[in-house]
Amino acid sequence: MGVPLQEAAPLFAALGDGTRLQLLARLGSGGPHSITDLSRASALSRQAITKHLGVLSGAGLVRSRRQGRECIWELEPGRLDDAHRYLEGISRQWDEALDRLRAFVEG
Amino acid sequence: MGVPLQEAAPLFAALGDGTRLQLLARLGSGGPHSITDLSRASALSRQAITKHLGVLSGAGLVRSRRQGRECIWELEPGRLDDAHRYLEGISRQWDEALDRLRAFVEG
DNA sequence: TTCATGCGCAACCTCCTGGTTGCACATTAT
DNA sequence: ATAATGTGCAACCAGGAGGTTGCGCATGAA
Repeated sequence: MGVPLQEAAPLFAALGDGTRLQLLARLGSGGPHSITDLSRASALSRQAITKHLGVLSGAGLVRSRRQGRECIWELEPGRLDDAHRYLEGISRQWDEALDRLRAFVEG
Repeated sequence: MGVPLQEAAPLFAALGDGTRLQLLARLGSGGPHSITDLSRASALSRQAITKHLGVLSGAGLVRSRRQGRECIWELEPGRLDDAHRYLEGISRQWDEALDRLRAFVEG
């Protein structure tokens, strides 16, 4: 099946922060950005943004490349599909459980 | 559109814990369970399970009803769809960004 | 060369999270 | 009536998360 628990938990944990979701949304809609660029739009310090990007990177949601003295970050879109699939897994289990219950009740 | 940031962050945060994902999986595949029932399968104390269920409930992922002296918990499946939709939102943004980039590069 | 910019590392602080234990209360079983 | 079971509430604790500041180092601009 799709994504095991040990992998899914830190993935969702990385998604479970407003600042990080904003970063993902920004990288998703606006394309790649440098750290300073991202922090200028965020009221937080550059270091805070760096830490958040580190968390997202650790979860495989984002990737960086060095370009001159800048560090450019962009989405790693495949990981979102993993989270996607995991949710589908639970939803499907739930639907099956409802079906079994219905079958049992209706005899 | 779908799910705003302020709502999605705590939702994913609730999903970002292995114990809670196990609880969801258990409730999804095995149907409703009482707290003691859930904690017997989990090596953690009953109170820990109670707290986790509280977090899941706060995120709208799960619901409880009192039945005699027991407290029965079950999935609230609609919320999973919310998380689902949010991920789709970011993925779609990303795909659109890629399309724009492709269009730009190919002139 | 000299200055400014972008970044990384490390220390530090505060608050929240995950976990425990102990006790009290309601409900069922004997 | 008494005992056992299932919960809830509160206090408490250790560790991690999110944030800041300060400093040093590379890289690009004047």
